[in-house]
Parts: sequence; C-alpha cells; structure tokens
Amino acid sequence: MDAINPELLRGSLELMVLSALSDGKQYGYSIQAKLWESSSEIIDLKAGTLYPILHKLEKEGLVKSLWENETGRRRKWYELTAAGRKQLRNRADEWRRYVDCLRRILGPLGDLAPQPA
Amino acid sequence: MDAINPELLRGSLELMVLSALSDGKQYGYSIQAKLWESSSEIIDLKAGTLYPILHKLEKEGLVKSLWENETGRRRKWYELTAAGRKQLRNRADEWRRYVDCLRRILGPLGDLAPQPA
DNA sequence: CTCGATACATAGCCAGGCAATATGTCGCGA
DNA sequence: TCGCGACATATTGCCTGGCTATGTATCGAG
Repeated sequence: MDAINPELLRGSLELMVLSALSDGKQYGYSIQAKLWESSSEIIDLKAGTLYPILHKLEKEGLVKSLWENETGRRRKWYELTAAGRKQLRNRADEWRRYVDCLRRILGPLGDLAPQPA
Repeated sequence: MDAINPELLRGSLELMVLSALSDGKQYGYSIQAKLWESSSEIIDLKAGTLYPILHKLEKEGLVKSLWENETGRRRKWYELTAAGRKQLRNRADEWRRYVDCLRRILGPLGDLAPQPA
C-alpha cells in the first residue's frame, strides 16, 4: 500500500494516538505497532514524531503515564484520562465534519473508486 | 458551522483549489467564494494562503494563468492544465485512501454521528 | 469622499512532523 | 562471546505550509 503524503497526515496524528489508547493502556512502541497494523501498513509513526506527541498530550492532561521498571527493559505506559476520552470524541467529530466538508467540495471526485493505473 | 482546526486542513488546501478549478476557469477571489459556498461556509481560504498556492501550482505546471486587463479591475484567471487534471485525480485518490485509513484506525468512532452538546 | 467590497501580492512568524542522533536492554546466531 | 537487530525512549534541529499583517489599487454605494 502506498504511503500517504505526510503533509496530509499532519494534524490527524494526535487523533490517531488518542484513538490507539481508546481501548486500554499502551506504551510508545506498542502504539506505533498498533497504528501500523490497524492502518493496514500505511501509518508508520516515527519515534521522533510519536514521543513529542505523547509528551504534549500528557502536558495537556489528556493522557497520564506510568513507568514500568520491573524488568531491565523500561516501558512508559500511557492511558487516557477522562479529559482525554472527551477530547477523543470531540476530535473524532471534527474529523467527520472535515471529511463531510471535503466530500462536498470534491463532489463526484469524492465518491469515485480509486482508479487502477 | 464551526471552523475546523487549521492544522487538520493542512495538506488538503491544494486539493481543494485544484478541485475548485475542475469545472472551468476561476480567478483567485472567485475560488475563495466557491470554496466558501461549496463547503457550507466552513472553508474560509485567506488571501495570504490562496495566492501562494496558486503561484506554486502554476510553477509546477498544474495550472496556467491569464490576466484580464480589459477593465480597470484586473483579474488573473486560472485554469487546470492536463497535468493538473491528472494531479487532481491522483490527489483525490490519495484523499480517499487517507479517509479509509483513518476509518480503520478510528473503528466505531469513525462511524458515529456527531453528538449534540 | 469615504468606506467596504473586490482583487492581487508578499514578508515574516509559528507549529507540526521528520531525520538524525543518543542511550540502553535483550535475545539470537556466528 | 561478541555483535547485530529488534525493542524502547528521548531530544535537537531542520523544513514546510498556512496565517497574520501589510501594501497596493479599483469600484460602487451612501
């Protein structure tokens, strides 16, 4: 599957990360893997993109984190807060409005099936 | 209708402009108006955003322009080139792939109707 | 005659995403 | 046992696109 222009992804990455946390806690690396799989190998979120997003979301109180130090391999688990769950719903709404908006603008082009060749 | 986070719009503005030119030539100001109307008053493309986009598209050979100097009021008409039409199709395809991709990631959240309050 | 809409253009700022780099653990195969 | 690749997190600095602000000029209405 072809990659999507990164410029297009911009602005929706936070939504993806929030969404990846919607059914339970995850740590950074597992979020990358989850998005990679759930997007059918399209979204390859780089570490240099993911971790700053996670830190930002935590600073905004949308996620909370907990270090797992038991084993030598340290993991930082992230979990949605109540505010985070609300944000997720709001941003998903916004996303749908955005899609509707583009569909209206594109007209027939918005409905066409991708053309081979 | 609420505005959409500009960060989310990023990357799709060129597609919108190309789309606005899909059924005939337009000049800058009329493109703004067309997008404003076809988006149900959501997309308010600023001049400082639109003109640079138009210049970029022209430099890339996706649109060609023609000055109308007849009257004192000068207008610069823009028209899609063959390459531009092709790009429009490609980018509309890419947009659809993007939407599908997020639908998969969001799961049920991608289908829900926007909730009041 | 002034104000707001029409019409185009550009300089400069801001923020997000990415590449590169850094650090360290762990398990496997040579 | 040594090294390599996967696992795991973090930060710096660059690039780019969109927005704000500003500038110029025409035109019709009041």
